[in-house]
Amino acid sequence: MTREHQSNRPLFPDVPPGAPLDAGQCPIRDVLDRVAQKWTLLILIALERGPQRFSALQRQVGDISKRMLTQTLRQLERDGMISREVFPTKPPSVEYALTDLGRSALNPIAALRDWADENHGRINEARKAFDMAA
Amino acid sequence: MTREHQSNRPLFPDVPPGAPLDAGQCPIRDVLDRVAQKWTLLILIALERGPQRFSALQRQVGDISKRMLTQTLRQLERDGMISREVFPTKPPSVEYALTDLGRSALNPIAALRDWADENHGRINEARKAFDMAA
DNA sequence: CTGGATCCCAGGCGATACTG
DNA sequence: CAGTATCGCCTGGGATCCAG
Repeated sequence: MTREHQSNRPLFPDVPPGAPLDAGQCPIRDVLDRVAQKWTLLILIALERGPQRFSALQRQVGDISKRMLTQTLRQLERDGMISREVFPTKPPSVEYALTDLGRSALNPIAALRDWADENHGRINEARKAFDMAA
Repeated sequence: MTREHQSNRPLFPDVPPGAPLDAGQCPIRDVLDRVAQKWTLLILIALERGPQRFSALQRQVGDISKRMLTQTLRQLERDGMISREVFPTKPPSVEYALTDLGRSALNPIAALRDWADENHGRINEARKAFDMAA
C-alpha cells in the first residue's frame, strides 16, 4: 500500500527529508479535495431538507448549470454520499437523497455552514480593514 | 442592502418565481466559496499545530507552489483568519498563526477532517462498487 | 528566506443545442 | 423532465525569474 494515515491528528505527518507528502498519498487529502469543489457542499446542504428532484436542486442552488449539477451528483453518488432513484412516471422523474454516509458527513458540513452564518460579518469587517490599510 | 440571510437553516430560502438566488447575494455562499478552494483547508489545518513559517507550511502541505501558498495566505489574512508577523532577522522570517476567528473556524474544519479520516474507507468501497456496476 | 511579477498552459465550468 | 454532447472561454495554478 501507499503511505497510510493512521492517526487523525496531525493531518500531515512530519515529512522525512526529501519525501514531500503529495496528493493522492493521503486519503484525507482525497476527501478534502472533494469538499474543495465548487458545488459539492451546496448540493449536500440542499439535500439536508430531504429528497430532492433534479430541477428542484437546480432551482435551490440558483446558479448552477445542468452540466455541473449532473456531474456533481454523479460524483457524490459514486462516493456513496447520495442515492439516485428513478421513477418511471409519464415524464420521468429522479429523486436524489442523502445516504447514511451522506447524512453523517452533513454533521461537520452543517457545522461549517452555521459557522459561516455566524461569522461572515466578522469576515467582511476584516476584509474592509485589510483593504483600508492597503 | 442586498438580500440577507437571517436564519441559518435553511441555507437556501425558497426561491420566488423567476428570482434565482445567485452567488454574491448570499453571505454564506461567500464563505463556502472560500472553503471550496484547493488549499484553504489544508493550510488552516496545518496551522492547527501552532504558528508556522512559510517554508514549514510549504513542506507540510508538500505539493503546493510558492505562488499558491502566498496567494492563499494573503486571502486568509485578509479574511482575518490568520495573522502574519515578520521577524527582521538576518535572513528575514515570517510566521503565520491562526487568529481567534481562525481558531473558531477550525472547530468545524477539524470535525470535517476527522470525518474524512474515519470514512475515507467507506468512500473508497463505494467508489469501487460503483465502478464495478458501470 | 520570504515572497512578488510574468508567462503560459490545462481543464473547470458555463452556454447552448439536442435526445429519450 | 432529466439528462448528454459540443464548444469555447476564462482563470486556477505551475514554472521561472527577480527582489528585499
